[in-house]
Amino acid sequence: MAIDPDSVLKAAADVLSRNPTAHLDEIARAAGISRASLHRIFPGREALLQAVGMFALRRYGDALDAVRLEHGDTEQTLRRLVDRLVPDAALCAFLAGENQLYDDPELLALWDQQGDRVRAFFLRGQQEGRFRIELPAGWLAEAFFDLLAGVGWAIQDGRLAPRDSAHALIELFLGGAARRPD
Amino acid sequence: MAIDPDSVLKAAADVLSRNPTAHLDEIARAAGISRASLHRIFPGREALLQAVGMFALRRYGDALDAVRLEHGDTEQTLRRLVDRLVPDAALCAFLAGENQLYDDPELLALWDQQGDRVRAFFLRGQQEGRFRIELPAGWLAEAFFDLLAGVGWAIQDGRLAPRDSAHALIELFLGGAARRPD
Amino acid sequence: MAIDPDSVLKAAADVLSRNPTAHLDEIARAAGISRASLHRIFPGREALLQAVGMFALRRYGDALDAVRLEHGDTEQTLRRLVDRLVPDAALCAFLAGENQLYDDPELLALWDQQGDRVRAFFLRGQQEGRFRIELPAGWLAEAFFDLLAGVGWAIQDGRLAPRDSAHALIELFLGGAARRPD
Amino acid sequence: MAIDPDSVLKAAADVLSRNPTAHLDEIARAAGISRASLHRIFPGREALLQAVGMFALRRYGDALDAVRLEHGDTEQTLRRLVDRLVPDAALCAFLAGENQLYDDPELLALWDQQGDRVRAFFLRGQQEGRFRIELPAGWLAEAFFDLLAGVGWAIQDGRLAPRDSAHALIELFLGGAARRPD
DNA sequence: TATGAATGAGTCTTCATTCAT
DNA sequence: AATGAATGAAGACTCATTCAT
Repeated sequence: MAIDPDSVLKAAADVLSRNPTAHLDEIARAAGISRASLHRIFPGREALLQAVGMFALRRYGDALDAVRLEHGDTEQTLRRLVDRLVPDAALCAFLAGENQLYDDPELLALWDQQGDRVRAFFLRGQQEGRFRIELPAGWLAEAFFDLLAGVGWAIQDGRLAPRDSAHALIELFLGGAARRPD
Repeated sequence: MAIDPDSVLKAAADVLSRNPTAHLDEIARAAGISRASLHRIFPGREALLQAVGMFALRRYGDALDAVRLEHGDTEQTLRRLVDRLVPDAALCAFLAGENQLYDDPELLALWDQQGDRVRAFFLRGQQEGRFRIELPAGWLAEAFFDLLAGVGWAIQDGRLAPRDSAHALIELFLGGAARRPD
Repeated sequence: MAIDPDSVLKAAADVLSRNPTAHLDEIARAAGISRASLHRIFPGREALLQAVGMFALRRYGDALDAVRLEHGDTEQTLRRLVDRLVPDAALCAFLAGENQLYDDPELLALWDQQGDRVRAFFLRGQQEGRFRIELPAGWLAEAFFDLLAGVGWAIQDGRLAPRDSAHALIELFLGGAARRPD
Repeated sequence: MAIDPDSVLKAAADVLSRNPTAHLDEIARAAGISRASLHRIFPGREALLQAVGMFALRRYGDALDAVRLEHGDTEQTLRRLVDRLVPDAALCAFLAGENQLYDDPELLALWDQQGDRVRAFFLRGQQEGRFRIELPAGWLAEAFFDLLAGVGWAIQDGRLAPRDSAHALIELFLGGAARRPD
């Protein structure tokens, strides 16, 4: 029975987001295959990291597509996006933590592309009067991703219940921590 | 001339926050000393990581002390805290990225202690009616730290200007991204 | 369609004489079969090497038989032997290059046996006054084989035309490089 | 005390000429250093092979220089050359056996250069009436080297006494195996 | 029978670490 | 005290080998 590369990537992202220095041994075990097979599918550690990065970015992009980021009410879209992304928060944590991943030009290009989409989204929301214009759209995109990654780590470490995560995230991100004066 | 351990720690934190898997070689070079000297000061990689962690947590704790976290107006305190922490955001990025740092009991204890202080701070703010009570204080503390770490990474990568960071952070964290209906 | 073991052996000898460290992969490809099939025919690398060695030595022995080494005029016999062996020079190159082949007792025995026949041949030639007696017969046999192997390599590398090789070899070996004073 | 790279190269050539598939472990042990040190001096197996090749070719070239190949009586020069080269015959054996060494352009260039010198030498000898003109100078050079390599192997395997080697080689090469009719 | 797919075994390589100066 | 040089230890990698079809 053939090994499913995507399931290997998912396992790898899971392990690596927890511990970026994880041995290939551990990753292979998590994927339920041998180290040798891991090497056959992804020739070398670097290739594996790159593949996991591409996988994560693809999933991220898929989520942006799925919620039709470029259309519709921005706030509702953002809520749907969070619901969709939180289950993959570990992938975002991986993308956030593995900073030197972006030495790879292909990966960097895709990363920038998705980043641009999200920035454009927030910009549109600002123009439509849904998001505060005092905050740069780039920073909104950045912060949104930071919180997503943080949720990913918190879930993995058991500090946050997956169930509550999406709500907590969107509430804080949209409404802020300060209580509004009545 | 004797080597200053703190400058080594700072250099190490800088390198390691960018790349948690950085070799001792690179760290030693960043600190301007030889690998052998690095080894004499911190006997082993683990010891170095632990020392950097302690250093970062101490600085974090110092900031909490300096703004008198346990007293005074919580919102004003939070603003001062951000101003004080943003210059050290790289240290927070290090603390956030080096997840397996907390295998060390001593470090974990200190980490928990500072975390508790911040959670208690948010709880107090909630009780005083300054922070929203719908969001768990633990999540507020978590998210606050996530944003801080994200700012650290963004500054290091040149995606965010150090000058604007503190303002952007506090504005988003307190007020959220959504525009309040007039 | 059944695989012909001898064609595999020939391909293997060809590849291995060029590169004694060639992988089974390369050999299988040269033989036009899969690695797995190669393995079924020859159970293991060592077995393959042994088989190629036996094959080469058998061909060598066949040549000695064919020219009736033990009988007739030694010089004429040697000329016929060279004509007969040069087409198989690659096999000699293999036998010369794969030094550790002779760890196998069976192979070593056959190798010694053929070597003895050639040495005896030169000895006979010396006794009959055809070969110089100042040179040990063992050395003559050795040098003869060295030149044969050298020709094999030179042909494979395109440094020597197969057509001229036999003549050049026998002329040098019998007459030497020095011009005889008239 | 610093490791002498040349002594490592000599040990490596010795081991590798005997067994081209020798492990780095064995080579390091023969050189009296650790595998790690071997890797520090020559970064990787390929680099080591290349270095050994360059070393051997340099020694070969040094011998050509030392006997002033381009000047003086060719036969006497050849005799001196043999005396000089036989102690390094193992290096020649290495150069002859490691055929795929010449994938490296630098090595190939040096190899061709030394080959050209020897070919030119034989050509000169032919023009001066010392070597037979029926045999291509290129073949003389080739055969000369083959015998040298063969001597190297024979000595290593104990089939030939180092003491007698030079004499046997030069006598056969110059005079041939056939007894000259009185 | 023949092979693509998977893996065990063992080498290559690179660290972190130690030694000698 | 500080470092270049050397090495032990352990992970990365690549074979030869086996398995399932």
